[in-house]
Amino acid sequence: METTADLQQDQRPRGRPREFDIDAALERAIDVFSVHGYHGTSIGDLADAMQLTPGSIYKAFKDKRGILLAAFDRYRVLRSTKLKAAIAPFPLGRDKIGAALQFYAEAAHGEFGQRGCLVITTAAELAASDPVAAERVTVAHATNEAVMTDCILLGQSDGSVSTRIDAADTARALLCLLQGMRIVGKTGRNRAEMMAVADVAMRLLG
Amino acid sequence: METTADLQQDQRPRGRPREFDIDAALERAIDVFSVHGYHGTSIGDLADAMQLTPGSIYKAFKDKRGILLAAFDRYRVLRSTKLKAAIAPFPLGRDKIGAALQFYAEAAHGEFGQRGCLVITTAAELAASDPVAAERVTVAHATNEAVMTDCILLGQSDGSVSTRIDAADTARALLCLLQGMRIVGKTGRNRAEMMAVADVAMRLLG
DNA sequence: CGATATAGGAAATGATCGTTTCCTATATCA
DNA sequence: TGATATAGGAAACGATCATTTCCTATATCG
Repeated sequence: METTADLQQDQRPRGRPREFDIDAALERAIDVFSVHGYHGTSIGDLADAMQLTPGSIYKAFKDKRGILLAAFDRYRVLRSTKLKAAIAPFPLGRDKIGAALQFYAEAAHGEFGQRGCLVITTAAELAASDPVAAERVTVAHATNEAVMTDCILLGQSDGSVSTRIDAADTARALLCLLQGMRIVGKTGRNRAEMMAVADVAMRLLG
Repeated sequence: METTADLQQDQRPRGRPREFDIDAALERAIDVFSVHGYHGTSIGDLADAMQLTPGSIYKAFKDKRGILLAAFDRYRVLRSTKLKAAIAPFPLGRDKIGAALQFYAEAAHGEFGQRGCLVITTAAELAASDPVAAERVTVAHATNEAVMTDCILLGQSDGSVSTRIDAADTARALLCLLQGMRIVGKTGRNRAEMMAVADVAMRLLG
């Protein structure tokens, strides 16, 4: 007779199983990379934060760059999921954009704002010299821009956004504004100031 | 009788005079720091770019951080001067803001855009861990924000900008958008796309 | 001129870096 | 059970880092 444990073992890989949760470890890596940047973070720093030895890290990742890229991908999944959840409750395109702006305003102040955004850190430190990292940043920006474009087009079809504005150009401007909020939010802005920016930005919708 | 050379020697410091132009050297340092970031740039990299030996660098600057801070200050002088020159020819507040947006659009694409902005690099890499660097970034942002505020207030008094908008909030939103353009411009946008962003951003003026 | 002060630069220094080695532990497969 | 495969982790590795030392060169001051 098969037990539940037997069934779960079906797809188990060959050797000794990994003892730590790789996503949890990556989320610790995100914190360190966000605060100190890529070159400013040592393997020792990562080992401390991920609660692993350097040896174990090198079993799970090819090299330091591999950790950054994996942390980047994990960061993107987490943030995209939360952004989508933030705009989902609103049926109107205009309200979805308002929710996205407020979502970024919440991330761009205080302690979380000071920690910063891993996409921006990667863009600033690596995009000019690492084509793979640059491509990751490009895709991240394109994805966010597409979310904005979809909201604008939805708004134009549901009547909440002016049809006189260009969806692509406006989405690109919103992307710039959102990224800029994260940069400015690195150095001491308060919630009200960032919420006011989100409010003002709604004028981009025409 | 005194010669011109004698008169120029009046304020000469005591020892052997420095053989290189410190501002020219800092402008080379700006290039390297902008591309590779602070931690990604070694003293050797700086020595190569500045055409100096590490020993000479340490005669002129306290440490690597001192070079970054001096390069940052030089960068700010250069960019502020050019920004002011770009908006000066236009008498109307609205047109000054348009010129500032186009000035950033020019800096946020192609080769120069990929090199990036030293203020953003400093904010991303150092602001969370170095209070002095963070203060420099804060001042840089506050200065740019003040330029925008002045243009908006001028526009409201000369009739080119709506008096229904809040000058402080709108200036902060413009600052975010300008900074965001530099971030997005790190990864392959073209001139037309960034100019379209500048154009769309004018809608923030009401 | 001689004393003093600073710059130029080659070489050395100690620390820290990313990465590998090597051995043990724990799993699957036949 | 024994062969195989992968994880955990301490220790070691060579490379590179930021910085200093030390000596020479070039200036001013008295």
